[in-house]
This record gives sequence, C-alpha cells and structure tokens, in this order.
Amino acid sequence: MTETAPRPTLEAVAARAGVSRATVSRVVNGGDGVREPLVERVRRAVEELGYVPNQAARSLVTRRHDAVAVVVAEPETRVFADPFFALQLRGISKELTAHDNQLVLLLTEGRDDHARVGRYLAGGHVDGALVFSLHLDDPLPGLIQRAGVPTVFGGRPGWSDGTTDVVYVDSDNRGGARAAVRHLAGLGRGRIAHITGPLDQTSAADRLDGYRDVMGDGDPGLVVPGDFTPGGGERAMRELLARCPDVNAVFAANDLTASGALRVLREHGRRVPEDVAVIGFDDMLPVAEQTDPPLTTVRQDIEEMGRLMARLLLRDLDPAHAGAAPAGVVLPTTLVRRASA
Amino acid sequence: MTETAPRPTLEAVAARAGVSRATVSRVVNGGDGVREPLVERVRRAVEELGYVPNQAARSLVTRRHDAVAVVVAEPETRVFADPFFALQLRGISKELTAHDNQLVLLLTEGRDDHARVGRYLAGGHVDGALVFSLHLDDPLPGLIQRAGVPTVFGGRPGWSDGTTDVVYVDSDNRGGARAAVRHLAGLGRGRIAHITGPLDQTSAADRLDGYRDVMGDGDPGLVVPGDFTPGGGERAMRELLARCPDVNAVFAANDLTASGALRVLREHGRRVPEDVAVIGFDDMLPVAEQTDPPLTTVRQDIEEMGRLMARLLLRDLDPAHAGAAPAGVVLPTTLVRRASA
DNA sequence: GTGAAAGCGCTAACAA
DNA sequence: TTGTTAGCGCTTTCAC
Repeated sequence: MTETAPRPTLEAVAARAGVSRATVSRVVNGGDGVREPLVERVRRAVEELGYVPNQAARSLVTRRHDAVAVVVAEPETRVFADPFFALQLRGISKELTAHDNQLVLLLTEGRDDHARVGRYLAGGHVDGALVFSLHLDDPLPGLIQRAGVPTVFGGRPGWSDGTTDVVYVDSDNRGGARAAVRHLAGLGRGRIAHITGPLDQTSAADRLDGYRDVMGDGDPGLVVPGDFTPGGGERAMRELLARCPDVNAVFAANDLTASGALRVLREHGRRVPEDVAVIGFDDMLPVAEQTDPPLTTVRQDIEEMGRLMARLLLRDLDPAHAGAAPAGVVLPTTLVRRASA
Repeated sequence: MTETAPRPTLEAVAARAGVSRATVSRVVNGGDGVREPLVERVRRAVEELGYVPNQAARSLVTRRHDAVAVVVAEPETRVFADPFFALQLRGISKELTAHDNQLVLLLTEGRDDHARVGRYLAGGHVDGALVFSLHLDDPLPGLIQRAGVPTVFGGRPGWSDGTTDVVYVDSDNRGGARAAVRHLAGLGRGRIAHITGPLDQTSAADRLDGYRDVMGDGDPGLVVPGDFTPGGGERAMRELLARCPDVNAVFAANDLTASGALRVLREHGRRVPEDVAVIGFDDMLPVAEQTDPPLTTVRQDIEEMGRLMARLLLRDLDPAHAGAAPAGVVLPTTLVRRASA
C-alpha cells in the first residue's frame, strides 16, 4: 500500500557530490583515505539525498550481514512464563545494537522447526548465532554446530564434556547453590531440603550438585523433584512436609518454586523463617520481592549473561580476534538476604 | 574461526544439471513452467551440492526480504516483567514462520534508539514492521509511519483518531471492562471501585472508559490510580480502603494489580469474595491461577493478537491483496470466573 | 588520494 | 518450455 519511493543509490550521491562511486563508498564506510574537503562534500550529498546504503547489495559483496540469530528452543510454555528469557534478550539486544548488529529471533518448538532453523543458519543469512540450549537431549545445538555458524550458547549445554570447544555463558549455579545451603546451615538448620528443577536442564542439575556438595549423602528423602513452577513447588513442599515433618529449611531451585513452597508452608501454619527457612534462586524481582515474606535468594545477573553472550560472539566474528575464543564463561552469583532465611 | 566453505551458486547447480541458470532459478522458486524431468534433474543437483540460495543476491533484485521487524518500545522494565510481550512475540513468530518470513527484533529504550530504528526501517532492510505502541506520547509510531514502511500496530495507538488509516490489532478493553463491572453489579455489589492502569496507555484508558460506561458518574472516589504492577495495586487498595471503607467490589486494571489488591485485602481481614469481590484483566495464568483466592478475570488472547498482527501485515505485503487493509481489528475478551468474584 | 571497472549471485525480461 | 542477457547497488582491486 505505502509506495516505496525509489531510494537514492551510491551513484546518485556520487553524481551530486561530483565524485566517483568508489569515493562515496569510502566515505560511507568510515572515510579513511579520503581528503577532508571531499569527505565533507560527500557527507552533505548523503544528507541531502537521505541516502541509506542498500544492505543486500553490500552483503552480496562483503559476505557480512551484521546480523545475529538468537535461537530459543521453547518446547514448554514455561520459558515464556517467566521473565528470564526477556531479560536475557534485552542484554543481547543492547550489546548487538551497540555494535550495529541486528537481532534475528528464531523461536522453535518441535522437530520441524529444528530443520528450518538448521537450514536458515546454514543458509548464511546471519554471521553467527546465540543459542539457548535448555535441555540435555536437545538436538538443536548439534544441528547448529554442524551448520558451521559461529555460535555462543546460553547456559552450559548438557553434552559439553568440557573437552570440546563450545563457547557458552552460564551462571555459577553450583556455587550459588552451595552458598545458599551453607547459609541455611549457618542459620543452624539441620534438616535442609532441596526442591529441584527439571533435572534434564543443566542449571537444575548443577544446583542439585551444589546442594549435595554441602549436604553430602544426607537423607535422600530431603530431595524432592520440582519443575521450576509455583505449582511444582507446592506439590514438592506438600510431599516434603508429609515425608519429613521435621524439615526446617528449604533450598528451592528457583524463585517460582520457592513461592509455591512458601504458600504451602503458610497453609500448614509453618512460620517462615522461624519454623522453616526458605531460599530461592534467580532473584526475579517481581517474584522475590512480592512473596510473603520477601524471599532470600541467589541472584544471577541475567541481563549481563545476555550481554556477555553477544559480546563473545561479536568478538569471535571480528577478524581481528579470530580464533581466540574461550570455552565457557561462568558468571558469579550472589546471595541476596531478605526475610525468608 | 569456523571457515565458511565456499557455498555453491546457481551457476554451479546449473552446470551440474546441464541446464541454464534461469531454469535452476525457476525450479528453486517453485518450478512452475519447467518440465518434470528437468525439475527432477535440477532438484538432484541442488541436493548433491547442498545448494542454498544467497538471500542477499535475491533481495538485491527482488527488493523483498521476507523479513519483518518487530519494534518494542520498552521505556520501562515492566514490559518485560510480565509475560505479555513474550506471548505476543510467540504468536507473531509462529505466523511469520509459517510464511517463511524472518523476525528481526528491535528493542528500544530512549531517544537514540528511536533514531536508530527509524534509520533501520527507512533503510529498507525489512518488508514491514510490527510495532507495539504503548504510550500516548510515544514518538516512535509517527517516526515509523514516516519511514514509509507498511506497519501494523499492537494495541490501539493513542493518536489514532479513527480517521487515519492506521492498521492495528487490539483487545476489546472497553467491552471487557464493561463485562467485568456488570458482573460485579450482577453480584449485587453497589460500591464497585476501579484501580486503573497507567492512563497514558490506551489499554488502561479504555478499561477505565468501560468502567465508566457502566458506573456512570458515580462516586469519583472509587477510582484510584494504579500502574499495572502488584505494588501499585497494593497502594491503591490501601488508599481505597481508607477513603471508602464500604467498598465491596474492585475491578483492577490487570491481574498483577489485582494480586496486589488481594494481598492488602487479606491484610485488612476482608474476605474475598464475601466482603469484597475482585476482578482482574488479562488472565495471565501464572498470576490469575496462583492468587488466593484464584482470580476471576477478563481474558484476552494475547498470542492470537500477535498472530493476527503478523497475518495482517503479511496480507498487506502480499501484492495480491494490495491496499485492502482494514483500519483496526479488535479481538473479543471473555470473562473467566474463578473464586474471587 | 581518486577513479574506472569488474564482479558478488540472483531474477526477470526477452528471445529462441 | 528453455536459454540469453542485462542489470539490482555495492565494494574492491588496480591504474592513474
């Protein structure tokens, strides 16, 4: 409907400035090696004509796209139900924007989409990819690596055995979990339970490992499965209360889980933190600050993770830094004390 | 680091299949008007060589990109704090994917970004744009329209006076609000309050209008400002209780607001719904189902809104439908009864 | 320092 | 139906 007015080309700018196309091109791309007065003339012509380079034409010859794909596998709605994804995306967006790169979002939910994403990446539409690999058995990461596109993963991929050279950014889930459990122990709690996340995700598995680092092979009945949702937290807490009525502390795999647990504790008349101390994970503000009582939790800087992923990828893409990629970056976590523990 | 193997070109495929480039091009783009045996030969050559069309070269001549920008203005973190945005994005993504279009995400947060987005859209990188215009005074929509890119807005833009031909998708905020308030009235409640959203957003303004449609010019003290957050809901509810202790029903501008109100009501020993009935808006499952008691609310199908936005834009982009764009589409809302009213 | 010219890989007239 | 040819708008040697 809106008729596309024919946009001015390099040619037009060159004509107006009274120089060659090559000179205009040079000016547009930084202006090195062009004498000041000419630069000025060209700049003015660009301005007057409202010239904007045709990216397709440029990509055709440079083979760069200044675009990065962000691949989000979301078999479950959960990915969308918490702000995690959005925050990370924001971090990524900021960093890409700062380096004049575009963000192409690829949402997948199933086998068909995998093939599509593989094709797209292999098709050379983008310079690199940022991939969120949530599940241990996700075929996507492998597919993507085969596509031969420089990639940075968000969260440690499950199959990363440490020897392969995958680049990823992760939080120190294990260390954070340890800090949480130690804090509970330091409060004098002897019966510390853990409500896990879905253990096919490395983040959940790592948090469980952290718990075990501190607790050793204590009462296995104190570990109950959750799924990162409030509902899962409720179910787990009920089970816990039934099985180990003497539990006096809970380390929940994330804040949402903790909020569910909190609700059940209240229901059962257990005071928090007096009777049962509770710690979450994430420090998702809208959750952690709104619970009753406000949640002590392990904070991870999600937006920073996103930013870092983008930074790593762009560096990898930059010819100047070719091949200097580290295997993985793990961001620290910090314990945020509120009222629940 | 990963060396890009030189990808095969049309030329190569043509050579291998023993046909001309034009024929290969035809086959690759649908294969109309090419005899079956040739189609077959070309297909095989494509397969064997692993040929993938170079999108840049194609765009250069077709002036199509099969890509759509999604512009999200998010001056506030709030946009990210609830799953609204993510759901809409998902709907958009699904629809675009189904039509082989890519999603370029443009997140903005401030003046500088506006200019950047304007430049990008004017630069002809994408075929169209989907824009979320949240605030009345947002300069972005105007900027974008000036860029001359076909655009569909998410939510009625504030400046849309109904006469201009903006294309947008919105929920029936006003009708939904009316339904909610009528329901409360039908419950026999005489003192129905409204906690508003930020009134510089059309959705919030429309909900207030809906409330007024039913309540007329009743006690103005029953309308208190909120901001779509739980905290805002708490503050508003406290104010309400202080000002109109006889309030026996609350229509909150969204679920988050309602959750805050609920908390304060509980604090004050008011039973819900016996003493005060409460209705929210959105039917954000993680919120509405988790409140105590579960929230009666007005549901809007957010994912469908996203899908519809994409569909409208793609139709507008399709030469076959040129210029047949409707002004705005308003999706119905439905009252979901749970326990709070 | 600047310009001329040769493509990048593809599509779309136009011929055959 | 198939092939030939002329660009799309840009960057980039290579002369000048």
